[in-house]
Amino acid sequence: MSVRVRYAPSPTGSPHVGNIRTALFCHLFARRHQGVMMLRIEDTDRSRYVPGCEEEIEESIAWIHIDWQEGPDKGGPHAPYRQSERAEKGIYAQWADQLLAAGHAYKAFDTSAELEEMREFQQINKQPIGYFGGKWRDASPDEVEAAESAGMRPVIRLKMPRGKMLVVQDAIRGRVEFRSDDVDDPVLIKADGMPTYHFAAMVDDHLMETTHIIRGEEWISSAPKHVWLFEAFGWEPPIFVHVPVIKGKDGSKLSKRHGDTRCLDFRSAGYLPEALANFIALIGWSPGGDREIMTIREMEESFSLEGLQPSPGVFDSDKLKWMNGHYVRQIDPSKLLSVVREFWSHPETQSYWKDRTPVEGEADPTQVRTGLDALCHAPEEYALACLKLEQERVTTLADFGPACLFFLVDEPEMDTKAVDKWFGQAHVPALLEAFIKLCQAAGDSASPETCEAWVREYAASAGLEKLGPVVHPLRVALTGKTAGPGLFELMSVLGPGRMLRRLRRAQGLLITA
RNA sequence: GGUCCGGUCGUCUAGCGGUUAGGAUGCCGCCCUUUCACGGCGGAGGUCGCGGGUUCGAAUCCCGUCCGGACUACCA
Repeated sequence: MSVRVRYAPSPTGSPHVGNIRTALFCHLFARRHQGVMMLRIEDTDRSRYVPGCEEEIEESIAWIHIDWQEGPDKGGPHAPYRQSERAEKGIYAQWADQLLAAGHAYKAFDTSAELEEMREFQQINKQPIGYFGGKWRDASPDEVEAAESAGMRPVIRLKMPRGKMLVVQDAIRGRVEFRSDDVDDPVLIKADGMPTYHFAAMVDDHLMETTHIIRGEEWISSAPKHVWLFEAFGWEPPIFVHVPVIKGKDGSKLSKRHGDTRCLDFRSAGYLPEALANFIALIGWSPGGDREIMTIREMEESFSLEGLQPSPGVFDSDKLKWMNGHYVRQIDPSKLLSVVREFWSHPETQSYWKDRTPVEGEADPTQVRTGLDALCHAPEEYALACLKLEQERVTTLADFGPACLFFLVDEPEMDTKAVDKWFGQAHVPALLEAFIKLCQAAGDSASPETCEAWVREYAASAGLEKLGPVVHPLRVALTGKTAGPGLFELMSVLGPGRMLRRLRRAQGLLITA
């Protein structure tokens, strides 16, 4: 039997990296076994529906190169793939009726106040909390009829068996057992006629011939309800794969408090989908051995359920940064400009960096904006030259802004410490003067080799043994900073004209004793 | 309170009865070098949560214990 898996998110908010990782695992598993991945929208809760969310889900998973063969946007043999539409077709009601007829489900007319009271009582008396033996479980047909004719809207609950062992076959943890007496009767159909997750997901998984339910670990405790549903229907249950949760640095479940968690925010922040996918897959999964850097194709080839970890993992953003830097360096230099332009021209990227408050140790939003704006408006050749020189020095696409900024503004911000260190030294005025002359004498351009020759010859003529006393002040004069690309390359990219203006400006900053 | 899951360097992990417990990241140092970064090399960092067993031998198997987490809605 060929593998069929589904990614079944509910459109109640932006998908975060945890959700996306589950989708990734589905994708990898499906691909590994030449199976099918379905996208199913679990929109049975009307009150929590967030418009636009479904599109964001699709955009998010498509962004990291996950594809699916069946879904609301693609159709498929089991359409529709939106549960609200399936509910309209009466799919769930039909199966609920069957359960009702078979005595596996019953109508319950409790009011929410009554249920609340019940839980309160259980809480106080330290009893297990849940709907275990509510009065409707074994109500007589007469009682039900009376309630119905009184106009009360019932829910349909699943009648869990008593005195039975319910076993969940989990691909990661093996056999997980639950005593059925510990499991309460879940609502299958709500009073508004919509199915709950418990019911809709399982009915659909059967109807859609799902072979493996890959979902978050938080579902493991309701798995016995799902298993029983299959048994009550007489259906063959799929294999469950409960993937561990992702935690933040403090050990609690990953949330906004830990910084960006929304999938598409990583795109806006300048992360590459290849890096995010690679990184995220490694939380909770390993191909075995020492392999870490893998393309999505390579992961597809080596993915297996056995490599899945049962324990939760912490989202280490430092390691993500390292990995992203690796993938940035991997970009074919000829494509660098188009990658950066596509990144920066995205409306979401723009709004992400707009009015963003600076964070210590991270790229300064103002510099990101001005740098990237300038980069995208600069002549292509010049912009590309700047990017190439910074490629191995950045960790995110956004970093190109601050990194390239000095190339693009007429008067780069000067590092005062660097100015203090170098511009008071006795040999510097003559040095600046000499390079001004060289630039004046040069034509429109100067190759890195030419620039190197200038520097070496000047050092020699000034009787300097090392290049440092020439290189460092020049770098500060030209870039305002002490760190950056190789001086000769950077000089060449700036060109004689720009160098000339900067050297003259530097003359005005000389510290005269 | 109940049920279930989990526990190897700070972090992600390899490991499946015999290893000096390996790799990666982060940190430190050295090399490269005109700076930073990249890259290369090296170092610190783990009594494999703890306690008992089983075994000639346990991170690996069993039991207990502690700690952490998830669930406990007419939400998913």
